[in-house]
Amino acid sequence: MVNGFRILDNSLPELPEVETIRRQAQEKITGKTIAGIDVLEKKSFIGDKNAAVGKTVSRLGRCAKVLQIIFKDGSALLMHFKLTGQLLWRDAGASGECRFARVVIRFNGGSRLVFCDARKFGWVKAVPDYKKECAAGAIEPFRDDFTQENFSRVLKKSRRPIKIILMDQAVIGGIGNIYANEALFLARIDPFRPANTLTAAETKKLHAAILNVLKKAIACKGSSGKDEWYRQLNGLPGCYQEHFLVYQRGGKKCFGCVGKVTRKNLGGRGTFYCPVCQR
DNA sequence: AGTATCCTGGAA
DNA sequence: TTCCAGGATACT
Repeated sequence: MVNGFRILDNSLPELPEVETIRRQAQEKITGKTIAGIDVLEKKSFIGDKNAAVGKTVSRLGRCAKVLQIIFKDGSALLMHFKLTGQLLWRDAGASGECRFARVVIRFNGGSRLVFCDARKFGWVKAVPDYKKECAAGAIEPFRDDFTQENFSRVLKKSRRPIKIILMDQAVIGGIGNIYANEALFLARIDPFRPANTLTAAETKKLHAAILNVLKKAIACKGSSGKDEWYRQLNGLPGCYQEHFLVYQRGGKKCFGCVGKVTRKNLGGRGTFYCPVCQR
């Protein structure tokens, strides 16, 4: 235990973290040309790295938790950070990569992006068309399709626990364990409730809570818990962990009532909620 | 719908 | 030295 946190509760790059990296990387590499890609860990790179060499970066995109480095011809390098992935910037001449460097993307002039990943679950992937790589069918916060109507519709279709639905990337893109827990607390909804039992008022409240918590986390440049791996492009942590209401607060007092935050397992994931005020 | 799998740092 | 956590995927 460190300051009451179980060290093993990793927080992971979700929509706000990937969005932060996207914005920061876009500032650095728009207009730059790829000089070469060094694959230090074979498992971490999918596709033909040479396809990206010589290409010029048009912009950076994001689909759910996948970062897209998009070239002028529509081809792209995609990245998924999974549990322990990081993307770090190195100016020309800066020495040292990072402890778990797996892929180094070098740009003309000598600067580079270093993809680091202790657990090797994440990946960098070269694709011919970035548009084809974004999962079709899932709605996503901050996109036009994330309406209350669509949100309500997908919840009504399933009896699975609401938290499982929030984290199911085939249904809703970008939400992981941190923000599912936090949004459900803000909406005062029990994570174990079957999704199709939410009332219209609860659905509306949860829809707003999701957008609210994601917006605040982006403003904080993401969440970096005591134990965890997410870092901004410059290596610094985000600050949203300072605002966690239930996540990693098992055993502590609920901020909303006299109850205590409980930790239970749901779908193999640590689930934090207050059984007193989340119904 | 539930469970094994990948992988490894660090808590126990 | 052992064992756990976790996103996404592949199975059963």
